[in-house]
Amino acid sequence: MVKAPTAQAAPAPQESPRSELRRMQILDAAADCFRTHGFHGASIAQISRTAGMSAGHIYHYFENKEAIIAAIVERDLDHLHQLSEELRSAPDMLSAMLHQADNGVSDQLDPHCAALKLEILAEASRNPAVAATVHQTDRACLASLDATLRALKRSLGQEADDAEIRALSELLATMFEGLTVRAIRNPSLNKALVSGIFRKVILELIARQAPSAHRQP
Amino acid sequence: MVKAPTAQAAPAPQESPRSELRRMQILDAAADCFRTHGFHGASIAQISRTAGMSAGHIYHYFENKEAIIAAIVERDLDHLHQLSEELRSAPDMLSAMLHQADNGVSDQLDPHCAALKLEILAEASRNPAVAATVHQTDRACLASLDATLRALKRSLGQEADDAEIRALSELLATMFEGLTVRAIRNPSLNKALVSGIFRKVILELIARQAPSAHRQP
DNA sequence: CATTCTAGTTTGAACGTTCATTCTATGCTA
DNA sequence: TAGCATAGAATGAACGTTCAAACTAGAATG
Repeated sequence: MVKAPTAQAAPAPQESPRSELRRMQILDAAADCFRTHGFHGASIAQISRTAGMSAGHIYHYFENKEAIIAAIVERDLDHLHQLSEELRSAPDMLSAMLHQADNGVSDQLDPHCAALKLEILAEASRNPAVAATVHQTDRACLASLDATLRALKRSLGQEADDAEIRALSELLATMFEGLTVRAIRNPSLNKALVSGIFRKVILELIARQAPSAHRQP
Repeated sequence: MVKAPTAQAAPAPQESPRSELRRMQILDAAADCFRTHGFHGASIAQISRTAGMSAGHIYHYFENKEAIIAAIVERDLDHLHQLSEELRSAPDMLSAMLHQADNGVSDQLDPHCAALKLEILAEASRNPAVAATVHQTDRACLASLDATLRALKRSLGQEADDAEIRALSELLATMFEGLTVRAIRNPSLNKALVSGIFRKVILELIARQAPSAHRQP
C-alpha cells in the first residue's frame, strides 16, 4: 500500500489481525452508508447497523466520525495512486496506457464509484484535512503521469519540454475526472462510445510531436 | 429564465415583489451556507442567520429544507442551460464557442462555483428529485450543443452523422466538467495553461473532417 | 481437568446537543 | 382594524459520543 503521512491515532494502537479485520468491516460499512447518504447524512447508528455491531463499539477503532471519513478518503485515493504507479512501471507503456484507459473509463463511469468520489471532492472543498490528502495525492499522480508520458514520448523519438508534458497530463486528468461527473449527469451514457473516443484522443495526443505547433486564429 | 417543469409548491403562492425578494435573499444565503457546509451540514438556523431573518420565517417561503435544495439546484443548472442556448444562437459560432470556452474554463475552475456544483452532483447521486433535474438539464444542454456543432460543421463544409456529433458533444462536456474536479484537486492549476489547451483541442476537433478517420495501431 | 483470573471485546443505555419544523404571539402597513 | 410579515420560543426526534457493565476466550492456578 502507498503510505500517507497522516497519523491514524486509533485508540487501540496494537495491530492484531482481529482488530484490523474489524476496522475493515467498519470501513466497508461506512463506504456503503456514505455512498447512499453522504458523509454528513450517514449516521454512526446506520454504519454500526450495516457493520453488524453496536454504535459504541465503533469508537474502539476510530476516534470519531471524522477519522472514519479520513480513512475512507485515504483508501479511495490510495487506489488511484496505485494505478498511476502501475502505469509508470509497465513494460510496454503505450499498450498499458490504452488498457488502463479502458479500465479507467469503466471505473469512472461506474455510478457506485462516482458517487463516493464526488462525495470526497465535495468534502475536500470545505474540510481542510480532506483537502490536504486530496491535493497530495493529485500531485503524486500527476508527477507519476508526467514521468510516464515523458518516457513514452522519448521512446517514440520525440522530445518534449516539461510544460508540454504537464499540459498533457492535466488534459488527461481532466478528461478522466470529467467522466466521474458524466456518470452522474448522464447515467445512460454508452461506455463503449466513450472508450472509443478516449483511445483516439490519447493516441492523437501521444503520437503528435508537440501540442503547441498547430493552427490558431 | 429557462423554465423547468418542477412544481415549486411554496406555501405563499402569490407573487408579490416583496416575497420574491425574500425568496432570493434566502436562496443567496442558502447557497453560501451550502457551499461552506454542504447540503446536510448547513442548518436552517445558519441559513436564517445569514439571510438576516428568523428560522421560522423561512418556512413562509419554502415548504422545507428539501425545497430550498431543489431551488438552489434548479438555479445553478438553469445558468448552464442558458449558456448553451446563447452559444447556439450566436451569429459567429466558432468565435462564440472559443470565447465561451474561455469563460467556461474560468467559471469551472473557480473553486467557489466548483464547490456548489460538486455538492449538487453528490446530492444527485442519492436524491432522485435532484437527479431528475440534473438529467433533464444535461439532456437539454447536450442537445443544444449537438445542434451548435452540427451547424458549425456544416458551415465549414463538413458532413457529420449524429453519432459523430454526439461523441464530440460528450467529449466536450467531459472536458469542461472535468475542470470542476480539477478546481478542487489542483487549486494551484494555471488557468491560462488550461485555456490554451482547451482552445487547441476544440479547434482540432472542429476543424477535423471526422473523428474516426485517423491513425490507429 | 476444573477453576479462577485477566485483559480485551462488545453492548446498550444515557447524555447533552443540535436539528428541522411548528406554533403562538407580536409588529407593521394599508 | 384586517391581514400579512416576522420573531422566537417550544417540540420531539436524531445525532455523535461516553461509559459502566457484561461477555468472551485463553492463560494461570489448583
